[in-house]
Order: sequence, then structure tokens, then C-alpha cells
Amino acid sequence: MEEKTDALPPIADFSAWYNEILRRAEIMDVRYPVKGLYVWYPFGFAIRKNTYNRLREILDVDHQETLFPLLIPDYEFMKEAEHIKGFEEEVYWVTHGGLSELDVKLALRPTSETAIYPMYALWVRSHADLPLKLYQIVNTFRYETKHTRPLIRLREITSFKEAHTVHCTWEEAAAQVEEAVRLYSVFYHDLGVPILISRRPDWDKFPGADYTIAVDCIMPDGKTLQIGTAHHLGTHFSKTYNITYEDTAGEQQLAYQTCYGISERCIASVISVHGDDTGLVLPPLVAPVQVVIIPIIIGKRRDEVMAAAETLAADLKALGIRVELDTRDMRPGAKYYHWELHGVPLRLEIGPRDIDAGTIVAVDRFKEKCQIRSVNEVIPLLDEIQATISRHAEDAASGKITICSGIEEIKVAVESGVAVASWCGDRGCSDLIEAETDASLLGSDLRGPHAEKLGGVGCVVCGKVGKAALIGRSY
RNA sequence: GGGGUCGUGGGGUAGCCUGGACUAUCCUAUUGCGUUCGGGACGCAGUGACCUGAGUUCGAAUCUCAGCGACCCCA
Repeated sequence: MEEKTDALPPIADFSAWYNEILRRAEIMDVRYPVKGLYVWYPFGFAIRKNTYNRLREILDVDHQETLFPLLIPDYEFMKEAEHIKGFEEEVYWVTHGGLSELDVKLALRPTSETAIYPMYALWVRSHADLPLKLYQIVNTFRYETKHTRPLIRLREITSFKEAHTVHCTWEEAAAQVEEAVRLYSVFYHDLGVPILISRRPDWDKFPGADYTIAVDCIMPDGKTLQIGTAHHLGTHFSKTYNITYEDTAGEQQLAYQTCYGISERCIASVISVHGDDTGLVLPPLVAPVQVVIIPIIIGKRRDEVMAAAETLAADLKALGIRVELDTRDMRPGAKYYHWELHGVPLRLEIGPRDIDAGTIVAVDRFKEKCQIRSVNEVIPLLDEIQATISRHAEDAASGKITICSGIEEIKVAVESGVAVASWCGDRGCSDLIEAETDASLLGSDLRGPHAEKLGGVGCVVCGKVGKAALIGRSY
């Protein structure tokens, strides 16, 4: 069949699809003239707003939102050795004020530990001040040398949610890391994005952490995207920044810390994991337009149809639904394509025939059509769509995960997805896996059903006691 | 980190090698008018571009150098 119009590249050609969808669905404009910096279109920004509103809701239960400065004095930034090593290659420096050189150079935060922790040292006095759980949503700057990509690898991360907590004991901090993982699981469950939770190998943990728990998702091309991390910082930073508290016995004690973050990669994951050949598929939770109403306007009955459509829109708005009434002078079909591209979960059509019959045509993003008689049927429909989107994503993710018992199997698995295999924890064995399979050992202690299915088999390389590791190619 | 390809209206291309008013083409770009309107309408008339800087030249989208930017491949 002949294509009538310029088709979106198929999602099977993921890179091309991704670039095109960002522009056509008006998410990011990539034409800003600085490498690695991109502009949010209003529609994309609305997705961001809805997504981060949910993230805030989840955090606000027992965190407080705060805001720290963008600029960090060099003497603070340079205090923690491991941390510096991890970031110094990527830091932008402000060296001048006007024409004069600054006495103290200022780093644009690549992350905010070194901005926040000197203040924490002032704020934390007593065990009664703990735990302290703050977060902020800010932009950060990293001079990326790898290939930059909108929402995925940026020189200005525009939407970095970073939480920083302080605790009395190592165990409490460890429990907070688990709590962070739980919160992120809830968040991604709500976005319908299936996640893999594992512990990053020691050589890949956050610079200045005891350990790092990572949240990854699987993109349509089988590569993984890290979409969240939680770090146990132990006392690395509290030693450096002198964050101490007075315990019940009146003794000064070093505090234990955690930090955990999510960036706009969460939006990249929503777009990529759910999208299809027709365009975006947005979960109602984050869709800027949850329901679009297309009036079917024909000649004489135009006013009658418009009035009915406006009433319908008002009724939906009253139910708290984000609704758009599309009154543009276009044929209905063109509007259908437009809103499908933009991922609108549910479309309602109202025309003369529907008015006569007392019904409304409802079509979901998967083109399932039904007739409804009342606006009260809309919310259940949206709930159903949210569930369908999650189920599709879950099926797609499962299809990309292979449980492997040998190097050859891993090699095949990582060509189109990720492998789960047993690993003893030894660097030598992981080096061998990576060299043989052209993929990375992303994490150990993988959680969830796939790890359980693997069972207690020995390391794929040496046969010693091993645990479930995640192996794949990553963004 | 290494290599490659490339930069032309809003988007996609041709023209460049062989310099000459350069210009052209397609689209879900855009303006106006009219006819249309239950799955991407049509007619007519318009708008709109050669990445930036330097150089070569009588003359540069075209040649040279640099910068900026984009994409692809390999490590």
C-alpha cells in the first residue's frame, strides 16, 4: 500500500524514531546552537511538569523540597578526593566576573553534594535533627565528551531531582537507600515503565559512595538506560565536610549519608518504552492532554455540534481531566493523526449521528473503539488505558530479558536485549564476560522475578557461588 | 578516545567536483481567499534558505583554512 504521507520512522529504527518524535511531537527542539543543550517545547514541558508533579508527591510524604545555588566555590568542590576524581573532567568553571578574573573560581554544579554538605555541617547539630531528608529539582552541568543526546546525555541536565539525607547510623542510611529504591519503584510503576534494580559493580559506583543501587530500563533497541540511582555515602562526605551530631550520650558522632537522583531520562524512558510506529503513547498520568474531543462538524448542524462538544469539554474539566477541544479548521482524520502522534490516551468524537443517538464515540490510543453514554465512563476508560500501557511495556521488557547459563547465550542475548546470568563478584570474571560478549556487566544482586528464575547456579565463568548479574549494552 | 559523513526556506532533498543574475524540488512548513469536513482534502495566489568567520577571486551555496553544530561507525 502506498504511504500517503511522510511516515514517522518505525520504532524498530529506534535512533531515527527518537530524533523524529522529539521534534514532531514537540518535546525538545534540538536546534539550540550549543552542543548538548536543548530547548523544551511547551508540550514536552507539560509532560515534564506532570511527571515531576508525581515525583514530588511521592517524595513530599517525608522529604522537604529545597533549593541550593548553582555555583560552588572551588575549595569546597575540591575537598573529597574520590568525588573530584569522578567529576573533575566534566566540570564547567566560572572564572571571570565581567572582565576581572575571580579570586575563587566557581564550579557549575555537576551534582550538588559539595554545595549542600557544607551547609548540612551547619544545620546538623543533634541526633534530634536527624534524619534529615531534603531534595531539590535543578539543572546541573556536565561537560560530556561522549555523543550527546536530548534527554539522555546532556551537558545541561535541566531536571535533576537529587535527594540528600543524613542519618545517625550506617544501617539507617542503608534502610534509606532501600526506601529510595521503593519510592523509585512506585514512581516508575506509575509511569508504566518496567525497571531492573541491581547493585552497580564497585568500579562503577558513584564517586564517594560505599555502594550504588541502580534503576535501569530497557529501550526498544535492547540497550539499557540508567534512570535512577541511590547511593549509600557512608561517612565519606561527613568526614570531609565535618557533618557531625551530638548523640544521646553527649558525644560527637559522624553522620551517615545517602543521596539519590532521577533526571529527565525518566521522560526519555516514558517516551521510548511506550512509543510505537504512530508516535507517542503517554500514560494518562503524565499526558498533557488526557482526552481530546474532536467535533464532527457538518454544514447546517455546526452550532449544535459545537455546543455539545463544549458542554462535553466542560463536564470533563469538572471531573479534573486534562481535556482539549480541537476546533481547528481541519478534517477530522488529520486531527486523529495529530493527537495520536502526541500520545493522547483517549479521543472522543461527537457529531450529528452521536447527538441523535445520545452517545459519544471513544477511541483509545490503541485504536480500540467503543461508545459511551456518559462522561462518568471516561475515568474508568483512562484507568484501563493506563493498565494496558503498563502491560504492553511489561510484556516488551520481559521479551528482552534472557536468563543465560553460558557466555555464548549471553552473547546472543545482548544483541537484542539484556542477559541475566550468575556472577561470582570477581573482577576477572566480569572482564572476561565483557570482553567475550561486547557488553557491560551493569550490576549484581539483580532483584525481581528474573533473578529468582535464575536460581542458585554458579558463576558463568568460574563456576563458584554467584548471584544474578545484569549484562547488557547501555546508553 | 579514534575514524567517517555532513551542514541549503519550518522539515526533507538536488545543485557544489567543473565559481558566473544561480536556481530548483518535495512535505504533516507558513499567509490569504474560496470550496470542503465521520481516518492525513482541494484550487488559486503568496511567504520563506545557502551554519559562522577569515581567505582566494572582478565574482563564492560552490574552492581553501578555522570555528561551531549534527549524525553514523569503531574502541
